Amino acid sequence: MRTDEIRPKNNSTIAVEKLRDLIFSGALPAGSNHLETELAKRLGMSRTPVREAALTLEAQGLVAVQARKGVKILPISVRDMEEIYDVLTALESMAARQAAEQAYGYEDLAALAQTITDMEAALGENDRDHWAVADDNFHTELVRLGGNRRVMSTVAMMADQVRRAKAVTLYLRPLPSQSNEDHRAVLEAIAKGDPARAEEVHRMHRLEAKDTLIALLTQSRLQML
Amino acid sequence: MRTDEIRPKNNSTIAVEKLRDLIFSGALPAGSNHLETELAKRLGMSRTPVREAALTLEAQGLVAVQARKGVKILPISVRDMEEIYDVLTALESMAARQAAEQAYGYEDLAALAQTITDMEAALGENDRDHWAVADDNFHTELVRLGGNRRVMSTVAMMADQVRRAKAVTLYLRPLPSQSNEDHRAVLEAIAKGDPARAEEVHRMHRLEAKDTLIALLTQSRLQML
DNA sequence: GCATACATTAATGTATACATTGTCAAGAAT
DNA sequence: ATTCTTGACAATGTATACATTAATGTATGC
Repeated sequence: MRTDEIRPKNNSTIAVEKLRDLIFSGALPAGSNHLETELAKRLGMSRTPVREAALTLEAQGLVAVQARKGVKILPISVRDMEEIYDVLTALESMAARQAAEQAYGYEDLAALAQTITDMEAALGENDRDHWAVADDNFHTELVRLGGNRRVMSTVAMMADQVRRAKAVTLYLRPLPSQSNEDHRAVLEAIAKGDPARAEEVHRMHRLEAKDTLIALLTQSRLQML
Repeated sequence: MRTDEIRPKNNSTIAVEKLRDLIFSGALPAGSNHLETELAKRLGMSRTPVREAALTLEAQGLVAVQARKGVKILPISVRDMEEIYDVLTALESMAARQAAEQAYGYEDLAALAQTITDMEAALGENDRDHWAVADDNFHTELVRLGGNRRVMSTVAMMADQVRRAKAVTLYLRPLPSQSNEDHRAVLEAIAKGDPARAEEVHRMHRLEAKDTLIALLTQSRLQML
């Protein structure tokens, strides 16, 4: 759960951010263990805020803290990926439906439209990294339009958990050119106020994405570390 | 996220349990603030494990920790209830579908059937408390049969958040006699391996439950503290 | 009399010392 | 040689002392 509210910048929250960066950058590889003392030295603070940050990240499903074994960066298995994609499918589809129910105007949908434009631009330049960022923004903005804060935080948590895996697979698969038609279709359904279509199109989009990714992972026998 | 794994019984986890009990029993009323020092004295331990427990509970959406204002027991608004019920509807319906896809035998479904029997028994004796427990067990067992651990933990979190509100409304509404037919229908659909029907019946069941509860809350103008 | 500035205080945030406990290794006995 | 036991060590878990900071109250000046 994202606790990105008006929390002050104490060392504990700074530790959360820094540890997240270290995890996503691969500096702390999945499956590895790290003692609290080491992490504290690395972050330039005492054990207390580091320990608190570790507990927060544990609640978010990114690490596990084990006595005398340190903080373990949780690996992600294919089974985990399936679980996460199923949750994302269910929640995002509902968000798409509820977004379409709210009679948003073009003003409100500008941000969502922008992410699609960004994806198309990135596709044109064969820029996978920017495409991934824009795709992430699309999903984030979609659930924001859905208006359910708990869906937002849950989706954000799950997206975090697969972020590292996506970085690995991003360059394995063909460029997702089909994807953009789906995105536009979802946007249009929301703009036209067609909840059933918005939900269904997005659900299909998600199911395809899941199948593609799972197939890729199973074929390449990647141990998602 | 339920961290009910093999975690050792350290004071930190004990503090989580005790604080949860205090919250659910109403000893710590919703909306109230409590200083870390007071809570520590109350639980018979130092501030450190109490503070860690507060952070865990914050990640679970039960409290908010604010500098110099202590640990705030989060109140639940009608809007919150709607959000939570929508998430539960989406995730539990998917769980019902996936449970039906797994060709469970009668052995596997015995626990689920038992919760329905319990609910019927409680209804017969007009025992709302036992009915509520059995109903809780039904939903827990359903998502367990779905097989997605992330759905399990997310549903458990959301169920926790509405637990206090349910205690309030339990004696306001009429006895849910209709409910049991729905439960049996879901069980049968899973036993027969009919995913579409399992999902749809449960979704309808959830939507009705939501409408009933929201209507009740709005009418009685309950400030869900 | 009101406003502003400063001081006091009380609570969180942090560091560190200490207690507890599991792990690992070394040695002895079978 | 292998296994069991024992002990030292090292890392977490906990308590507490200390630093920081925001809020409140008081005093002073305008």
